[in-house]
Amino acid sequence: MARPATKLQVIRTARPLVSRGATPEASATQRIADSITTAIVERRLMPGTKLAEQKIADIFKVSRTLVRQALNQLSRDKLITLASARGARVAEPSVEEARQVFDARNMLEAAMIKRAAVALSTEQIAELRAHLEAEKAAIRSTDVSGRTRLLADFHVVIAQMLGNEVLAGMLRELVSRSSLIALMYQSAHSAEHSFAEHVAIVDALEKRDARSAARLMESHLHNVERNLRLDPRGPDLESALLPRDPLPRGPATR
Amino acid sequence: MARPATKLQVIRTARPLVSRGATPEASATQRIADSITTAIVERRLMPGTKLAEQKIADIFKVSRTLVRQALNQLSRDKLITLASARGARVAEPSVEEARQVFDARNMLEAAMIKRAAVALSTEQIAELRAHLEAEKAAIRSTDVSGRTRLLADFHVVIAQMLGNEVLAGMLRELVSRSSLIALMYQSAHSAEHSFAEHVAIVDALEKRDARSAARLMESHLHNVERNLRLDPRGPDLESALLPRDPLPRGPATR
DNA sequence: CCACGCAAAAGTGTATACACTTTAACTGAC
DNA sequence: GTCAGTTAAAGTGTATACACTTTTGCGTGG
Repeated sequence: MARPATKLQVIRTARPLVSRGATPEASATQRIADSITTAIVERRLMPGTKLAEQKIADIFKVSRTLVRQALNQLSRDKLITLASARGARVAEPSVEEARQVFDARNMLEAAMIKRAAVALSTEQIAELRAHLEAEKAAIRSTDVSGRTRLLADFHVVIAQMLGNEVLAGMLRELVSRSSLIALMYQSAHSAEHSFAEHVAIVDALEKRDARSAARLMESHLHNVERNLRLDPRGPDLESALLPRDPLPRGPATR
Repeated sequence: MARPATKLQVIRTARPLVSRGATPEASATQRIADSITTAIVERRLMPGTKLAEQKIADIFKVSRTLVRQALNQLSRDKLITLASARGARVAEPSVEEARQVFDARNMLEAAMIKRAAVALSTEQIAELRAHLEAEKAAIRSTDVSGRTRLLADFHVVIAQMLGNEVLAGMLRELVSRSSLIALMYQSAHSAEHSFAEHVAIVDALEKRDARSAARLMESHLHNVERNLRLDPRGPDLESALLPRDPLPRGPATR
C-alpha cells in the first residue's frame, strides 16, 4: 500500500470538537485524542502516517502515558491501527470496511429518521433548519474544516434530538469513520450536493413524511458511498507509482 | 444510591469469551478485561462494586498499568464507570439508559433481521439451528453462565453471518450492556421464553419471511425490556428503607 | 554493485516512583 | 452522643525507568 510517510507535522490549532461532552476542563488525554481526530478528519494527517508516541508526547508536552491512553481510544474508534510493538498509524480503511460502515449507517439511520419524522417537535425541526444555515454558511465561506464537521454533525444531531445518547454515540463513531473513508477514497461527492440532500430530508421531516424521509436518507448515504473512488484496482498503487507526477529526485522518500 | 459494597472477591475461573477475536495468546490487558466482563455478566461482580486498581493488579499479578488499560476499555463499553480520582465501579445503568439501549437495539436488529431473511444461505440457517440446539442444551443442564452467553450470542451471530463486522461489533456492545441491565433489574424474562422466541425468529428466516422475522424480533426485544423491573421506585435505597406510599413519578434514579 | 548480516538507534510494553486527591478514622468540643 | 476538624491511609493520575522489539544504517563478502 502506498505510504505517504508524511513526517508528522504540527497538529495544534485543533479546537475540541463540539461533539464530546462539554467538560469545562477536558482531560489531557481527551484533548490529545480530539486533536488527532480533527487532524485526521481535516486531512492534516494522511492515512498511513506513523504516530510515534514520544513525538506526540513532546508536542503536547506530556508523558507517553497520556499519549498511549489517547491512542488506545482512537484505536477503538478505528481511526488509527495499533500493531503490537510496531506502533500506531492513521488507519487505512479497506474497501470492504467502507462497505460495512455505510451498510451499518444505512440500517441505523433509516430507522432513526423514520422515528424522527414522528417524534421531533416543531422547535427541533427549526433547530435543524438553523443547522442547515450553518452548513450553507460554511460552504459559502469555503471553511473546509467547519464544513466537513457540520455535514457530519447533521446526522449526529438528529440522534441527539431523539434523546438517545446511545444511538448518538454509535452514530458519532460511524460518522467519523466515514469521514476518514471519504478522505481516503477522495470522495467526489460535493459538499453542495450533501447539503441539498440534507435540506430535502428536513423538508420531509417537516411534512412528517416518515417514508420519504427514510427514502431520502437512504439515497443520501448511497450517493455518498457511490461517489467514493472504490475502484476495482483499489486505492491506486499503480497510478501512484507510474510517472504521473515526476518527483525531482530519486527514491529519497524521506 | 444503594451500594452493595461487595468486597471484590476472587475473580479467576473466567475463561476468555468466545466473542472476542480468537487470538492465540491474548494480551494481558485483554485477558483482564475479559475476566471482568464475564465476572460482571455472570453476576459475580454486582453493580456498584468498587474495582480498585492495585487489588486487581495483585490478583492478575501485573502492574496497575495494564489494569488501567483494561478498565479504560470497559469504561468505553459502559460496563464500569470511571470517576476522576475516585476509581472504577461496576456500572449501575439507569432506567433511562436501559430504554435507550433497547431502543437502539430495536432499530439495529429489526433492520438486520430483515436483511438476514433475504441474505442468509441455507447453510447459515442450519448453523443458527445448531446454535439454538446449544441454547436448549445449556438451559436443560442449568448451565447458567453458558446459557446467558448463548442467548446473547444469538444476536451477534446473525450480524456476523451477514458478513458485517462493524455491525457485529456494535451489537456485541449493546448486548453486553443489555446483560448488565437485565442483571441489575432482575429480569423476569425466563431463558425458556427467550429461547422460544429465538426459535420463532429462525423459523421465519427459514421461510424467508422478512416481515414477520422483523416483527418477531421487535416483540422479542420488547418482551425482554418489558420484563425488567423498571418500576418507578427502582432498586434504590429510598424506597427500600422508607415504607412509602405509591409514588406518582418518583425521583427515579439518583 | 548488490545482498546479507550485524550493530546502533528508535520505539514500544510494562513496571515502578511519586505527587496529589479522596476516603477513613480519630480526636476533642459542645 | 454527635458533629466538625484534623490527620493518616488508601487510591488515583502522571512521569519516568528499563527491558525487549523493530527499524535503520553500515560494512563486509560475494
